[in-house]
Amino acid sequence: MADTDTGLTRRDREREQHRIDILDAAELVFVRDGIATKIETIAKEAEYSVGSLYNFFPSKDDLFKSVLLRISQLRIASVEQALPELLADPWKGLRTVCHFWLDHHLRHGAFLHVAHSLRLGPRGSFLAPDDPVEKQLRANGETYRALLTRYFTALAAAPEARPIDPAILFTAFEGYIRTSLFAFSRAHGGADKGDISALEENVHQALCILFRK
Amino acid sequence: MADTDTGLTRRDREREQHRIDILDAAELVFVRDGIATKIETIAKEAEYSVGSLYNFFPSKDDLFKSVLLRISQLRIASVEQALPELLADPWKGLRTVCHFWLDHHLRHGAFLHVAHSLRLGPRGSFLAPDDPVEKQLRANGETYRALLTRYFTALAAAPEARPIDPAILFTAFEGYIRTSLFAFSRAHGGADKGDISALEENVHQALCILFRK
DNA sequence: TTGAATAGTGAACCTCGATTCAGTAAAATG
DNA sequence: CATTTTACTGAATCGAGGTTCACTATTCAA
Repeated sequence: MADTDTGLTRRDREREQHRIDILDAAELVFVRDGIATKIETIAKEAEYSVGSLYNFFPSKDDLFKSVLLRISQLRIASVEQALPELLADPWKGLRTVCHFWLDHHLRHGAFLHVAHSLRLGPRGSFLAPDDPVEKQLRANGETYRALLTRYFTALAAAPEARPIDPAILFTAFEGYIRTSLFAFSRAHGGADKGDISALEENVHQALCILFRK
Repeated sequence: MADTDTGLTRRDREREQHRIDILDAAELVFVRDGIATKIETIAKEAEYSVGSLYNFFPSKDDLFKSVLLRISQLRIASVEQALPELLADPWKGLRTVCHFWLDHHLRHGAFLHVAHSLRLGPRGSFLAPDDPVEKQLRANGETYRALLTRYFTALAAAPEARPIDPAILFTAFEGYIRTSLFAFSRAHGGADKGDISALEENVHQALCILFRK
């Protein structure tokens, strides 16, 4: 019957795991093959049948949105977890923030890019402003922004840093790192490892130059 | 027969105009409805029949690429034209550069966004690395970068500015303006006019703070 | 003016891929 | 073990939209 710890049966837990497997496979395939990929491809990657996917997600669109939502939640979780350390020594934290950002985008960046343009693109067709998922994404975006604003407020007050409006710091940070990553990923195919840590180093260096007194 | 001035017959010139009309319509519709729009919609917007479009462009993909190419050429042309003035007074030119960038993206931004994700997205399917259009786009990108690098080199040497590596200035500029525009376009629907000039003002202000001694 | 040649038209065709659903297997229940 | 309930499967269905092409209209050359 019911598991007294969680209120979930074994089946429920298995089902939850299946759901996660499918989300993993979907993200991987969406990144690899783009949004136009077939449901069949995702099913194959997840080692399920096409029909099974439809037991978990009512449509391809819905699956896509679920992937998107999960990513935005992961991002918040990782920032939340690191925040105390960042606030303790903001200037030193700049490197950590760079690292987190790049790491997150290494994992999910290509997917976010696809999603990003979809949200702007076809007016109304996908993720209309009143879509619950869109609302949740916005809310998550706000939360993320609020967390990072706390960090950048602390940074602006750090003795090593120029006392610049935190909003400007935030925008400059996000813009710089995004643009660097983009240039990087165009140059290399989808390199990992050392190249990335070199990129991290470069970005950190540049931000130090821009933000230091 | 042949027009002695241009070597083109009247027909040729009409045909060229039709081509432009179609490109205009296509860009408008791609921006409004996204890449997934029907050829029929573009044809209707251009006030041609579907079949006619196929007399000018062999496929929808090709039409899309042609729009992309035209935009990248327009961008280069406008920067080339403004460069002497920018070099004459780099610090003052910062505002001009902001203006040009925002203006260009107001006109073509939504389209570029769609295109952007396509170039990253479906590996190999659309705009493979050896596609001639992709090559041309890269070449244009290089040209654009070279032109702006000349400007930012001059800026770094301006008496008002901090003497920062021009590459960093460039990345910071592009990143900042891009991120601002993105936040802006999410907040407003697709506003024009005064809002944009306020945005321009903000961006210019922020860049002055970051770049000034 | 008349017979090519070229340009324009849009309904019909054809492919592709999301979704469905009838059938099968596995698990829970008694 | 028999029965019911739930999960899984993948071939068949169905709609959407890119592309074609037989036909009409227009322009050109003689």
